[in-house]
Amino acid sequence: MKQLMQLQAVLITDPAPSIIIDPNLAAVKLISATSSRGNPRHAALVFSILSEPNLIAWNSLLKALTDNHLYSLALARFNSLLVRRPRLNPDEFTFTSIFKACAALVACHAGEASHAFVFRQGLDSNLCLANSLVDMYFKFGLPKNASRLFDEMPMKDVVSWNTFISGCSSYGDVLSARQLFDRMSERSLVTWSAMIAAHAKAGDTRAARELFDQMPDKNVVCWNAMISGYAQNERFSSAIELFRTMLQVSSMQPNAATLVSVLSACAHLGALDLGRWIHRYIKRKGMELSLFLGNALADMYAKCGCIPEAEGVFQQMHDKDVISWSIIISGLAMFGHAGQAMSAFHEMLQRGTEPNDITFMGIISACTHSGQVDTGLEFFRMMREDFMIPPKVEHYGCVVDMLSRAGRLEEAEDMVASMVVPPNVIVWGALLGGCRIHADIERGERVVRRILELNPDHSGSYVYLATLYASMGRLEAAAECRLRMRKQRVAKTPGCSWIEVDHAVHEFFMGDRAHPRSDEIYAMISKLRHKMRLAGYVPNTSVVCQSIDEEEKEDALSMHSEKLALAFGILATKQGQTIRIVKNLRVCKDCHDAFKVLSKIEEREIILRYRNRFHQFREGLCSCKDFW
DNA sequence: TTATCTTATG
Repeated sequence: MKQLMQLQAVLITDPAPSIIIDPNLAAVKLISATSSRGNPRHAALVFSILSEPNLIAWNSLLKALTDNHLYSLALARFNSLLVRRPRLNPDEFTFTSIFKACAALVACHAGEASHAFVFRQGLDSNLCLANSLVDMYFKFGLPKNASRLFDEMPMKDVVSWNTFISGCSSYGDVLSARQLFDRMSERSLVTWSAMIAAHAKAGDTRAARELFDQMPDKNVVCWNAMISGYAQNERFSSAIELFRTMLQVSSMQPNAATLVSVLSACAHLGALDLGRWIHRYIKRKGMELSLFLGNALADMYAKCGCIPEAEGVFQQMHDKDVISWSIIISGLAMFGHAGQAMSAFHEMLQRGTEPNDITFMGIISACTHSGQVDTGLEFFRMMREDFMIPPKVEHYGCVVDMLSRAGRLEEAEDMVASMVVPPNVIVWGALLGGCRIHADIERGERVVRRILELNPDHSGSYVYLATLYASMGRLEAAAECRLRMRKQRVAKTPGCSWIEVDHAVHEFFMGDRAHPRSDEIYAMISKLRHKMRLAGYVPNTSVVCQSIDEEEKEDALSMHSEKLALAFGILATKQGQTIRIVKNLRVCKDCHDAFKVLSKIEEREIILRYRNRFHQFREGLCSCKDFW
């Protein structure tokens, strides 16, 4: 009775209900209408009311389920069609949905069985079905089978070419994709987008951009392919720049996929102003906070150090997955809010979301950043034994880092020795970092040898070792280490900082004079240094490794990229405004101390992020409580 | 009917 009433309710919204007499026909119309409104459960309900569904009704049900990503349900229903209605012979429409579902689930057995069925019935001459089959075999990870089917097709259309291009690209074979692309006489927008994405996926943004600029027409997907191509290849400023062109020059409307890529670029660069602008745009356009968009927005806020805003977005999302929770947990972890990260973790478990390896990465790093070593070890045990998640080398890196910082170097070294996966440079580096903090030179040298065995070009370990020697006052050893580094032409990753002012991202390298306001910036640095000295601050010069006199050391320190960014921030923003800086490398002790003092002298809140760690400086103190 | 673009850790 209830079901009939619901059916009736939907019937009333139909524009011409009186014409429909055949229940199957009525059901088909209803199923496709409810499905396109994103309500597949309702479509299934309508179907269940039919006493004798015909093949068309079955097909529209299967299509409704696959269009709404309910692939396993679709396959289950298909099975019941075969078992319960042997007289209804599935046709090309049925298999279009089934191949799509099999491709999405990588259900190889079901896919191959269906392929055999289609072959016996002679349905494989149907162009659409053949195209779907090629796509399915690519998604199964069987490019040879896909290529063979493709070659054997008697007829091909532009969709066949497009399928082949994107299939090759997903398999990393750009060459074959490009050869086909160059031979094609007729190209659709999809062809161009697929080829741009193929180049971008292979890391060749230049080739991708060349095609993008050559295109006769562009739709939103082409723009997305190019913008996400930049974002995925860490060309974040280029992604943002192209997004601006999209809005201002071409007046193309971005969609959710565009905004997800741009938000990811904002998150990496700490471009909070643009991120906030996108949030307002989403609200103004009344866009739904889907999983993708909500996650990207929450992540942007978390990575820009705005935890309350990230949590606000998280609360508004009606669908939350393990990624959403992981974003919040690692966001809290980056600020060292271990207690809150743990309550979020427990709430996640209570709501029935299963944590994955990345979630555990977040919760363990929360323990690392707050120095809760034993709790961290307990989470590490829980991950392996209670959730059966095999630890990755990253987890070991995190745990070894935690033990080493706390001075439990013996345990840390034992942990490295007991690893099931071979330790990498990051794991050894974590141990080395601990040796430096706790001045364990003997162990440090042993670790450095292991690192250089593993990777003789590893610049980081030379830098670490040099710093280790320097902090012990062994300046000759440090200098020798530097020399060896130079001899072997080991390039040190240049320190780089970003700051966003008035919607533009400014980039600074160590000792950089490229910025148009460079003179003012250096003048500001001397002014700040003077003020700091008046406040009784003594620079910490032990971190500078070269054997140079104290005055020069002080100059080298004052030119660290984060100090340049800070000086520019003080120059270019209003008094009292929060300054946000993102850095690619770890901050040195001197910059950390200087930022504390400057937050008090200049009465500014300063938020500094490097990699996955935040420092919030306020009134002479840092949120990390000097534990880092 | 089929094909192109999107998020989280190190």
